[in-house]
Amino acid sequence: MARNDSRPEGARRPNDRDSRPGSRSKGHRGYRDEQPSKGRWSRDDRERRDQGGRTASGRPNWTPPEARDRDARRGPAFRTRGGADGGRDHQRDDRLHRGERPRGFDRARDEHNGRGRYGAAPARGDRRDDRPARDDRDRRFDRDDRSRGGDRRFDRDDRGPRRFDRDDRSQGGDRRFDRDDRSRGGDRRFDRDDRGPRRFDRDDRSQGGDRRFDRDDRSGGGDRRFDRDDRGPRRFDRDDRGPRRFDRDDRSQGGDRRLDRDDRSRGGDRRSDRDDRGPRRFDRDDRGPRRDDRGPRRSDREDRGDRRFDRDDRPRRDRSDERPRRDSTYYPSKESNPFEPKEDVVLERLEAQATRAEDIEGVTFADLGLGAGIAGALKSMGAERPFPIQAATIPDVIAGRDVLGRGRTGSGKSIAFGAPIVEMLLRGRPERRELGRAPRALVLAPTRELAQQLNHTIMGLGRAVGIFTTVIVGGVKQDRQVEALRRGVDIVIGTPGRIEDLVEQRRLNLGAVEIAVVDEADHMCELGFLEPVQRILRQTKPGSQKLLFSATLDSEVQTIVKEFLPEPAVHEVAGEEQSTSTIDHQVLVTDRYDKDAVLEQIVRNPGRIVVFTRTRAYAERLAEQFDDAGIAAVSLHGDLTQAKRNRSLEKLRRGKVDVLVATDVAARGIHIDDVALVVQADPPDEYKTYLHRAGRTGRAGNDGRVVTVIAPARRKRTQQLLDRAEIEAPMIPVRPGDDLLDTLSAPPAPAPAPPAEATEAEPAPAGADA
DNA sequence: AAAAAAC
Repeated sequence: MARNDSRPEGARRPNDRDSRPGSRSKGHRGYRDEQPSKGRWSRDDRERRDQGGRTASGRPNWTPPEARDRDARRGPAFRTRGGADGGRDHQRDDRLHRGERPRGFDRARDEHNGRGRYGAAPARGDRRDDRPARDDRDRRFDRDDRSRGGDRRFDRDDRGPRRFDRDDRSQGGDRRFDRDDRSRGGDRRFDRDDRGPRRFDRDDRSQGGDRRFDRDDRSGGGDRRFDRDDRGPRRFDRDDRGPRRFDRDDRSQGGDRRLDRDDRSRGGDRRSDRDDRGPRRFDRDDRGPRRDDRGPRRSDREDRGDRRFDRDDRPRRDRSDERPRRDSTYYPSKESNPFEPKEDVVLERLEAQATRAEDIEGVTFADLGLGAGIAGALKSMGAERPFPIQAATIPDVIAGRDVLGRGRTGSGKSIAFGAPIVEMLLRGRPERRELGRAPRALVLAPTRELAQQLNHTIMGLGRAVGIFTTVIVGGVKQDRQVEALRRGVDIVIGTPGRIEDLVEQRRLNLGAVEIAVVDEADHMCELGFLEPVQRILRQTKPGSQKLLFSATLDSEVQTIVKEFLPEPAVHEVAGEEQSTSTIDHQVLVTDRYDKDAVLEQIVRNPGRIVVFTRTRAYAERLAEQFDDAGIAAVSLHGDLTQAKRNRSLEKLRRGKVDVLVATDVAARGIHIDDVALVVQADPPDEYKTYLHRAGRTGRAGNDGRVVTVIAPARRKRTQQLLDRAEIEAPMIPVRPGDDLLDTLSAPPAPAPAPPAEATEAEPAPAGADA
């Protein structure tokens, strides 16, 4: 439908809605009893708002929405009909934004349109004539049903009322009941705890004390340090890797995968051996046999073959029984039990070359191969010296290698790939920048906000040297994006949906992409994302360089690696384990009926606070509750318009509010300065999600705290989750009014250092934040 | 059952 956006503006002035034939009766679908936005925004305003309301200089170029909101908030216009609370909800400015869609709208639409029909979608303006009869009928139906005018554009304007329906939903008392109902579901979840398979599996996996035991073991290893020191100078020296093969052979004789992992965690020495070995291997198990299969190999490449992601032939770690693999299934499997949640499994960790902070002492960006222009831009962004992950990956990226990079949250991954791709484009830049040139680099991100943030970072680097970027995401009109592409950009940064859309429309050509980055790569390889990502990567230039980054990079990315990264370098940073984290974790156990009161007390703490919920509705409800209680709060989730999403984030970043209540849309990658406290109103299902949510605080070595509020029934499950994440957090019973809840945003001055354990160098868990 | 991702 975005195609229609290219129509003359006059045809769709939103205010024309008034004159459109539509029902005026209450209760009718087309009914609106108030027109809050009408006239409030000129078309220009609206467009600017779509851009986040900023000029190229990053300064707001229109009246900040919060100013308008403040006024509008009091106006009767913001009251909707019905609702047990008499419209009180709509004191919150975000309630009534035109264009917000009811939940399920997307899904219904997708089903109707059949996302799989993608390729068949009429690409260019001739849709009406060329459509097959059935589509024609569908469209007519749409029209009749929704906007007699036949102008699809009106359909969209029509969305407003539907959105109000949604508000109705959320405002009424019954709504509340609904929600309570839902939160009561916690019990149900708990029941699930007892599901046989999972339990077994978990017990099996962690064997209870085994891990712990290993850890103790580990802490005894002073030799580790010794080893590492020994290793230092070799850091950039890949040729050194050969000899280390011995260690590996040694290890592989053990053949015990499971132990391998624990092994790893046990021995610092082992670890360092591996560090030298080079980035390449994912799978040690089939190393032996594979080598034979492989036939003749360059000897210095001996370890290369190990770079396999195959886990299938591994008898032990193979989890394919436990978690069905649906690599090639487009739609979520319906035949497998839909109620069976994906199991939270600790996947194989990828072998990586670890870089230590000591290794890079004195190293500058220039040393890593970046030109003066980029180094200067980095400096002006506050990055004087490379962080370890940057020092680790930048040389390999510039060397043209495929790279997998794992660096914990807030460790500087964006620059770790952003800076070298700008450098690469600069080096291979043709004499002239042609109008409409196809982009030569692509960055994929899982959320629009993250894509925008990455664009901001990379644009800052590129601008210094004449490399241009653009962000390609959904939720906003495509005009501007298309225009940018038409003018020609060097780097495209975006989310899969819109990118595919524009490719389909032939407005984006990925054929010239020489470097493609997948940020949050493990997440991007999950069910709904994998296939689009694959399709997109397949369109890049054959043999193009691929970079995968994530704080929790694990073998979930194996499918992508197999197809696109034949000989990747794998990098991580040594010493990035939970015990060296600057984040303090607590679990607060409270009666489920006290939860909201406890949460409200928590968010009264000073400083920026990000609250995570499992559902959009709960995020919305909590934000509303906080706001009603006099704590300025905004929400961020997929039920909001993109404009609203941007605004919420911007409000937090600019300090207009201190509390953001978000779904996991904000869990990964989003950077907000100085988040004092992360609150998990619902515990996450996956340990990786825990790590990413937690990573919104404690960035770049700052202190941070995470509190997870759970009902007593969730204790066990939560403990298991923490175990997988290798996080130690006390479980503290709390009730509303407890003093403890008032002092959460100030972590104890001396970093919470449990004497013995905190000093143990705990290797990162598989795929964990290290 | 949820979240994200195109119009």
